[in-house]
Amino acid sequence: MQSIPQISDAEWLVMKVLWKESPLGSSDVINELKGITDWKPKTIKTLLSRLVTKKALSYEVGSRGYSYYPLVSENECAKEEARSFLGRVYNGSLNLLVKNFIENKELSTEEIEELKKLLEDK
Amino acid sequence: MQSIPQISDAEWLVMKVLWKESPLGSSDVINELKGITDWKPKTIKTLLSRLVTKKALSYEVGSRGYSYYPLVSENECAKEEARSFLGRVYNGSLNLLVKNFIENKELSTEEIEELKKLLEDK
DNA sequence: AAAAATCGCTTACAAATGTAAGCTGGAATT
DNA sequence: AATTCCAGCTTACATTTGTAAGCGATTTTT
Repeated sequence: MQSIPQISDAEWLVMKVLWKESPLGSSDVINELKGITDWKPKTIKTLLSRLVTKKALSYEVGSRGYSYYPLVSENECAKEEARSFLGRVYNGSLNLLVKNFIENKELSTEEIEELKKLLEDK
Repeated sequence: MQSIPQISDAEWLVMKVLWKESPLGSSDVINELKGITDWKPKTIKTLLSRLVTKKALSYEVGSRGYSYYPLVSENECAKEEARSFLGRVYNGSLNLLVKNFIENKELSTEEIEELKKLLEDK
Protein backbone atom coordinates (compact mmCIF):
# COMPACT_ATOMS: atom_id res chain seq x y z
CA MET A 1 0.00 0.00 0.00
CA GLN A 2 1.59 3.24 -1.14
CA SER A 3 1.32 6.40 0.86
CA ILE A 4 -0.92 9.10 -0.49
CA PRO A 5 0.94 11.64 -2.60
CA GLN A 6 0.49 15.29 -1.94
CA ILE A 7 -1.77 16.77 -4.56
CA SER A 8 -1.86 20.51 -5.11
CA ASP A 9 -4.89 22.65 -5.88
CA ALA A 10 -4.28 22.73 -9.60
CA GLU A 11 -3.53 19.03 -9.67
CA TRP A 12 -6.80 18.22 -7.96
CA LEU A 13 -8.71 19.49 -10.95
CA VAL A 14 -6.77 17.14 -13.18
CA MET A 15 -7.26 14.21 -10.85
CA LYS A 16 -10.98 14.86 -10.71
CA VAL A 17 -11.25 14.47 -14.44
CA LEU A 18 -9.50 11.13 -14.29
CA TRP A 19 -11.43 9.95 -11.29
CA LYS A 20 -14.60 10.61 -13.19
CA GLU A 21 -13.37 8.65 -16.18
CA SER A 22 -10.19 6.85 -17.06
CA PRO A 23 -8.00 6.05 -18.80
CA LEU A 24 -7.93 9.22 -20.85
CA GLY A 25 -5.40 10.70 -23.23
CA SER A 26 -3.97 14.08 -22.43
CA SER A 27 -6.06 15.69 -25.13
CA ASP A 28 -9.20 14.34 -23.49
CA VAL A 29 -8.13 15.74 -20.17
CA ILE A 30 -7.36 19.06 -21.82
CA ASN A 31 -10.78 19.04 -23.35
CA GLU A 32 -12.54 18.28 -20.12
CA LEU A 33 -10.75 21.15 -18.46
CA LYS A 34 -11.70 23.66 -21.14
CA GLY A 35 -14.40 25.72 -19.59
CA ILE A 36 -13.41 24.83 -16.06
CA THR A 37 -10.03 26.50 -16.28
CA ASP A 38 -8.25 28.67 -18.80
CA TRP A 39 -5.02 26.73 -18.66
CA LYS A 40 -2.99 26.30 -21.79
CA PRO A 41 -2.65 22.71 -22.99
CA LYS A 42 1.02 22.75 -22.05
CA THR A 43 0.10 23.58 -18.51
CA ILE A 44 -2.15 20.58 -18.28
CA LYS A 45 0.55 18.35 -19.71
CA THR A 46 2.92 19.61 -17.07
CA LEU A 47 0.40 18.77 -14.37
CA LEU A 48 -0.11 15.31 -15.81
CA SER A 49 3.63 14.68 -15.79
CA ARG A 50 3.99 15.87 -12.25
CA LEU A 51 1.18 13.64 -11.14
CA VAL A 52 2.90 10.69 -12.77
CA THR A 53 6.12 11.59 -10.99
CA LYS A 54 4.23 11.76 -7.73
CA LYS A 55 2.70 8.38 -8.46
CA ALA A 56 -0.79 9.74 -8.33
CA LEU A 57 -1.24 8.72 -11.96
CA SER A 58 0.19 6.17 -14.29
CA TYR A 59 -0.42 5.53 -17.97
CA GLU A 60 -0.64 2.96 -20.68
CA VAL A 61 1.18 3.62 -23.92
CA GLY A 62 -1.07 3.71 -26.95
CA SER A 63 -0.49 4.59 -30.56
CA ARG A 64 -1.69 8.13 -30.10
CA GLY A 65 0.09 8.88 -26.84
CA TYR A 66 -0.39 7.99 -23.22
CA SER A 67 -3.61 7.02 -21.56
CA TYR A 68 -3.59 8.18 -18.00
CA TYR A 69 -5.32 6.59 -15.05
CA PRO A 70 -5.25 7.17 -11.28
CA LEU A 71 -3.11 5.16 -8.93
CA VAL A 72 -4.87 6.53 -5.90
CA SER A 73 -8.57 6.73 -5.23
CA GLU A 74 -10.42 9.96 -4.75
CA ASN A 75 -11.66 8.67 -1.45
CA GLU A 76 -8.26 8.12 0.05
CA CYS A 77 -6.98 11.44 -1.23
CA ALA A 78 -9.99 13.23 0.14
CA LYS A 79 -9.50 11.52 3.46
CA GLU A 80 -5.91 12.59 3.56
CA GLU A 81 -6.76 16.18 2.71
CA ALA A 82 -9.46 16.20 5.34
CA ARG A 83 -7.03 14.90 7.90
CA SER A 84 -4.54 17.62 7.12
CA PHE A 85 -7.09 20.40 6.95
CA LEU A 86 -8.94 19.41 10.08
CA GLY A 87 -5.69 18.97 11.94
CA ARG A 88 -4.42 22.37 11.00
CA VAL A 89 -7.58 24.35 11.47
CA TYR A 90 -9.92 22.46 13.77
CA ASN A 91 -7.62 20.44 15.98
CA GLY A 92 -8.57 17.43 13.98
CA SER A 93 -12.18 17.60 14.97
CA LEU A 94 -14.82 17.24 12.32
CA ASN A 95 -17.40 18.09 14.91
CA LEU A 96 -15.81 21.42 15.56
CA LEU A 97 -16.02 22.20 11.86
CA VAL A 98 -19.68 21.29 11.72
CA LYS A 99 -20.33 23.29 14.85
CA ASN A 100 -18.73 26.32 13.29
CA PHE A 101 -20.72 25.93 10.14
CA ILE A 102 -23.90 25.76 12.13
CA GLU A 103 -22.99 28.74 14.24
CA ASN A 104 -22.00 30.76 11.24
CA LYS A 105 -25.24 29.81 9.56
CA GLU A 106 -23.44 28.41 6.58
CA LEU A 107 -25.94 25.61 6.20
CA SER A 108 -29.36 25.74 4.65
CA THR A 109 -32.30 24.09 6.34
CA GLU A 110 -32.23 21.37 3.73
CA GLU A 111 -28.60 20.63 4.36
CA ILE A 112 -29.23 20.38 8.05
CA GLU A 113 -32.10 18.01 7.46
CA GLU A 114 -29.94 15.93 5.17
CA LEU A 115 -27.22 15.77 7.76
CA LYS A 116 -29.66 14.63 10.38
CA LYS A 117 -30.85 11.91 8.11
CA LEU A 118 -27.30 10.82 7.38
CA LEU A 119 -26.68 10.47 11.06
CA GLU A 120 -29.91 8.67 11.77
CA ASP A 121 -29.35 6.13 9.05
CA LYS A 122 -26.01 5.42 10.51
CA MET B 1 -13.19 44.90 5.61
CA GLN B 2 -9.97 43.34 4.46
CA SER B 3 -9.88 40.08 2.61
CA ILE B 4 -8.56 37.07 4.44
CA PRO B 5 -4.86 36.54 3.91
CA GLN B 6 -3.57 33.15 2.91
CA ILE B 7 -2.04 31.48 5.94
CA SER B 8 0.29 28.54 5.49
CA ASP B 9 0.52 25.44 7.66
CA ALA B 10 3.45 26.69 9.68
CA GLU B 11 1.91 30.11 10.02
CA TRP B 12 -1.28 28.63 11.42
CA LEU B 13 0.58 27.43 14.47
CA VAL B 14 1.82 30.94 15.11
CA MET B 15 -1.60 32.44 14.60
CA LYS B 16 -3.12 29.97 17.02
CA VAL B 17 -0.85 31.17 19.77
CA LEU B 18 -1.89 34.74 19.17
CA TRP B 19 -5.54 33.90 18.85
CA LYS B 20 -5.37 32.26 22.23
CA GLU B 21 -3.72 35.30 23.77
CA SER B 22 -2.55 38.63 22.48
CA PRO B 23 -0.73 40.88 22.25
CA LEU B 24 2.43 38.89 22.79
CA GLY B 25 6.08 39.63 22.20
CA SER B 26 7.99 37.37 19.87
CA SER B 27 9.75 35.73 22.78
CA ASP B 28 6.40 34.77 24.27
CA VAL B 29 5.32 33.27 21.00
CA ILE B 30 8.60 31.43 20.77
CA ASN B 31 8.05 30.11 24.24
CA GLU B 32 4.54 28.95 23.55
CA LEU B 33 5.76 27.07 20.52
CA LYS B 34 8.52 25.29 22.38
CA GLY B 35 7.25 21.81 22.83
CA ILE B 36 4.77 22.05 20.01
CA THR B 37 7.41 22.50 17.34
CA ASP B 38 11.17 22.34 17.24
CA TRP B 39 11.58 25.52 15.28
CA LYS B 40 14.50 27.76 15.98
CA PRO B 41 13.61 31.18 17.35
CA LYS B 42 14.69 32.75 14.08
CA THR B 43 12.21 30.64 12.22
CA ILE B 44 9.40 31.89 14.37
CA LYS B 45 10.49 35.47 13.88
CA THR B 46 10.43 34.93 10.16
CA LEU B 47 6.91 33.60 10.38
CA LEU B 48 5.82 36.55 12.49
CA SER B 49 7.25 38.97 9.95
CA ARG B 50 5.58 37.24 7.08
CA LEU B 51 2.28 37.31 8.88
CA VAL B 52 2.69 41.03 9.39
CA THR B 53 3.44 41.47 5.70
CA LYS B 54 0.35 39.48 4.87
CA LYS B 55 -1.63 41.65 7.23
CA ALA B 56 -2.69 38.71 9.33
CA LEU B 57 -0.92 40.31 12.27
CA SER B 58 0.06 43.75 13.36
CA TYR B 59 2.02 44.96 16.36
CA GLU B 60 2.46 47.66 18.91
CA VAL B 61 5.93 48.94 19.55
CA GLY B 62 7.01 48.50 23.14
CA SER B 63 10.24 49.09 24.96
CA ARG B 64 11.29 45.47 24.65
CA GLY B 65 10.29 44.89 21.05
CA TYR B 66 7.04 44.38 19.22
CA SER B 67 3.84 43.09 20.67
CA TYR B 68 1.95 41.17 18.06
CA TYR B 69 -1.79 40.79 17.73
CA PRO B 70 -4.09 39.33 15.07
CA LEU B 71 -5.79 41.44 12.46
CA VAL B 72 -8.04 38.60 11.41
CA SER B 73 -10.13 36.34 13.59
CA GLU B 74 -9.64 32.63 13.84
CA ASN B 75 -13.22 32.15 12.86
CA GLU B 76 -12.96 33.97 9.58
CA CYS B 77 -9.70 32.28 8.71
CA ALA B 78 -11.14 28.90 9.52
CA LYS B 79 -14.15 29.70 7.40
CA GLU B 80 -11.96 30.68 4.51
CA GLU B 81 -9.86 27.54 4.80
CA ALA B 82 -12.97 25.44 4.96
CA ARG B 83 -14.32 27.12 1.87
CA SER B 84 -11.15 26.44 -0.03
CA PHE B 85 -10.76 22.89 1.18
CA LEU B 86 -14.37 21.91 0.67
CA GLY B 87 -14.38 23.52 -2.74
CA ARG B 88 -11.32 21.69 -3.88
CA VAL B 89 -12.08 18.30 -2.47
CA TYR B 90 -15.80 17.99 -1.85
CA ASN B 91 -17.36 20.29 -4.42
CA GLY B 92 -17.96 22.75 -1.67
CA SER B 93 -20.28 20.43 0.18
CA LEU B 94 -19.85 19.98 3.91
CA ASN B 95 -22.44 17.28 3.79
CA LEU B 96 -20.40 15.27 1.38
CA LEU B 97 -17.47 15.46 3.76
CA VAL B 98 -19.58 14.29 6.67
CA LYS B 99 -21.04 11.54 4.55
CA ASN B 100 -17.58 10.33 3.67
CA PHE B 101 -16.52 10.38 7.26
CA ILE B 102 -19.49 8.33 8.25
CA GLU B 103 -18.99 5.88 5.44
CA ASN B 104 -15.33 5.52 6.20
CA LYS B 105 -16.17 5.00 9.83
CA GLU B 106 -13.96 7.84 10.91
CA LEU B 107 -16.33 8.87 13.64
CA SER B 108 -16.79 7.36 17.05
CA THR B 109 -20.22 6.70 18.44
CA GLU B 110 -19.80 9.61 20.80
CA GLU B 111 -18.93 11.96 18.01
CA ILE B 112 -21.97 10.91 16.10
CA GLU B 113 -24.15 11.46 19.12
CA GLU B 114 -22.63 14.85 19.62
CA LEU B 115 -23.25 15.77 16.03
CA LYS B 116 -26.86 14.72 16.32
CA LYS B 117 -27.26 16.87 19.33
CA LEU B 118 -25.64 19.82 17.60
CA LEU B 119 -28.12 19.52 14.82
CA GLU B 120 -31.09 19.07 17.09
CA ASP B 121 -30.27 22.10 19.17
CA LYS B 122 -30.05 24.09 16.04
C1' DA C 1 31.90 48.93 31.56
C1' DA C 2 32.31 44.71 28.99
C1' DA C 3 30.02 40.79 27.47
C1' DA C 4 26.13 38.33 26.24
C1' DA C 5 21.58 37.93 24.83
C1' DT C 6 17.93 39.73 22.10
C1' DC C 7 15.57 42.71 18.68
C1' DG C 8 13.99 43.41 14.18
C1' DC C 9 15.70 43.67 9.31
C1' DT C 10 17.84 41.59 5.43
C1' DT C 11 19.38 37.72 3.05
C1' DA C 12 19.56 32.63 1.92
C1' DC C 13 18.31 28.67 -0.23
C1' DA C 14 15.80 24.36 -1.50
C1' DA C 15 11.28 22.35 -2.55
C1' DA C 16 6.63 22.86 -4.20
C1' DT C 17 3.43 25.23 -7.11
C1' DG C 18 1.38 27.86 -10.96
C1' DT C 19 1.97 28.60 -15.41
C1' DA C 20 3.88 27.85 -19.36
C1' DA C 21 7.45 27.61 -23.96
C1' DG C 22 11.03 25.18 -26.75
C1' DC C 23 12.49 21.09 -29.04
C1' DT C 24 12.36 16.69 -31.39
C1' DG C 25 10.05 13.02 -33.50
C1' DG C 26 6.15 10.75 -35.23
C1' DA C 27 1.13 11.13 -37.05
C1' DA C 28 -2.40 13.22 -39.78
C1' DT C 29 -3.54 16.11 -43.57
C1' DT C 30 -3.08 17.99 -47.96
C1' DA D 1 5.96 13.43 -50.19
C1' DA D 2 5.70 17.77 -47.81
C1' DT D 3 3.68 20.19 -44.24
C1' DT D 4 1.38 20.86 -40.24
C1' DC D 5 0.07 19.30 -35.86
C1' DC D 6 0.37 17.03 -31.67
C1' DA D 7 3.02 13.85 -28.35
C1' DG D 8 5.96 13.74 -24.58
C1' DC D 9 10.53 15.46 -22.59
C1' DT D 10 13.23 19.21 -20.98
C1' DT D 11 13.69 23.72 -19.42
C1' DA D 12 12.00 28.20 -17.42
C1' DC D 13 10.81 31.39 -14.15
C1' DA D 14 8.18 33.85 -10.44
C1' DT D 15 5.85 33.03 -6.00
C1' DT D 16 5.06 30.71 -1.69
C1' DT D 17 6.66 27.97 1.97
C1' DG D 18 9.80 25.79 5.32
C1' DT D 19 13.61 26.66 7.66
C1' DA D 20 16.86 29.34 9.09
C1' DA D 21 21.64 32.60 9.58
C1' DG D 22 24.00 37.15 9.46
C1' DC D 23 24.15 41.90 10.97
C1' DG D 24 23.95 46.11 13.50
C1' DA D 25 21.55 48.22 17.41
C1' DT D 26 20.01 47.84 21.92
C1' DT D 27 19.11 45.81 26.28
C1' DT D 28 20.28 42.95 29.96
C1' DT D 29 23.52 40.53 32.68
C1' DT D 30 27.65 39.98 34.90
